[in-house]
Amino acid sequence: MQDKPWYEDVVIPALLRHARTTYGKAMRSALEEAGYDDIPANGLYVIGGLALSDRDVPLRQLVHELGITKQGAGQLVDALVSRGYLARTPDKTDRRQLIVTLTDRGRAAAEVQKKARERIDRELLERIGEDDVRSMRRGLGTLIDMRREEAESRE
Amino acid sequence: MQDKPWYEDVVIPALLRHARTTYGKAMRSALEEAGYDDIPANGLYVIGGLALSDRDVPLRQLVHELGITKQGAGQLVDALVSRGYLARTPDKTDRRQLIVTLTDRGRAAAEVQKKARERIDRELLERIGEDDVRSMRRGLGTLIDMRREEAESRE
DNA sequence: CGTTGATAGTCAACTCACTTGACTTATTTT
DNA sequence: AAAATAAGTCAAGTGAGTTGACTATCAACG
Repeated sequence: MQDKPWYEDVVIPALLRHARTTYGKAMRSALEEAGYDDIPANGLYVIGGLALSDRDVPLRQLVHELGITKQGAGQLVDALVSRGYLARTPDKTDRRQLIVTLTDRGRAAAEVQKKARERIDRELLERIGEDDVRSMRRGLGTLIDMRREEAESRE
Repeated sequence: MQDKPWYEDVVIPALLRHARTTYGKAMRSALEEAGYDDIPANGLYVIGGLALSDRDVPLRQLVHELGITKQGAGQLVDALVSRGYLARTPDKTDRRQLIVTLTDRGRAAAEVQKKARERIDRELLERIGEDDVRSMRRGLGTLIDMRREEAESRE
């Protein structure tokens, strides 16, 4: 009677928490080794997201994506600007908006971060295979959809 | 040509982050409705974990599970004790240790939290089916295993 | 046994990352 | 043109962790 894997008995939110930490730790230590050791926690999402989307975004979008207040997002951007990862440039067409852009340093850091992330992705793929990765994505995506719907139904 | 689901293009750590928020929001709002509105963030893990394991644990174990310092864990327990969710009792056999126990209030809150969690689990199961849930667990468990191994190899 | 070292936890001060509240400037609506 | 809305800032406060220094208890070994 083979015993079932340990994670069958662990509650899903705890699994999510610790799984995320695997990525976090890997990205952070890769960045530190490359000399980018002053990126605040959510900065990873800002830099990574900016590099990925390849378009420069206004602050309000970060607010939405991170689920924090605009003041919080502003301070986060402040920190990343003063450390040389981001730049702010005013939007021509709507002068209220400030567009957030990656600097060269920001792009370099994003690249290091991306490599680290992809290394984890690759190892996961090797271990559990394409189908299970797809299933995992599906599960996670579904959970996220559920919250969107709950939020809508509460309006 | 059917378009692929949105989450195929989203980076896994971001999926993990937002998926966890679904559970977090659901548990927190259920607890608030039931009058337990003063539980600090990580308190959910302490109370839930304590209720689940059904054994009373020393502080050092919380330290390990939460991945925080013992001082941090101490403060968290302080907060939960002063709000009536936990009690500390000295261990007879090792008088250095303080055992952390759920109070009645703590157990009641854990029950509410558990119901909320299981509601999400159930809806997820309905939507994606047993196999995909299993695959998701496997993926998450594997990610967590990977970090354990990396940590060991760095010693 | 008694000293030496490790383990469990505490106290105090600090930091970081956010929050709330009040405001300014620009844009849209009527 | 006035009112309402939206993007962002400034300032002060808070929550949740950190580091550093300490006490109390236990284990191990000559």
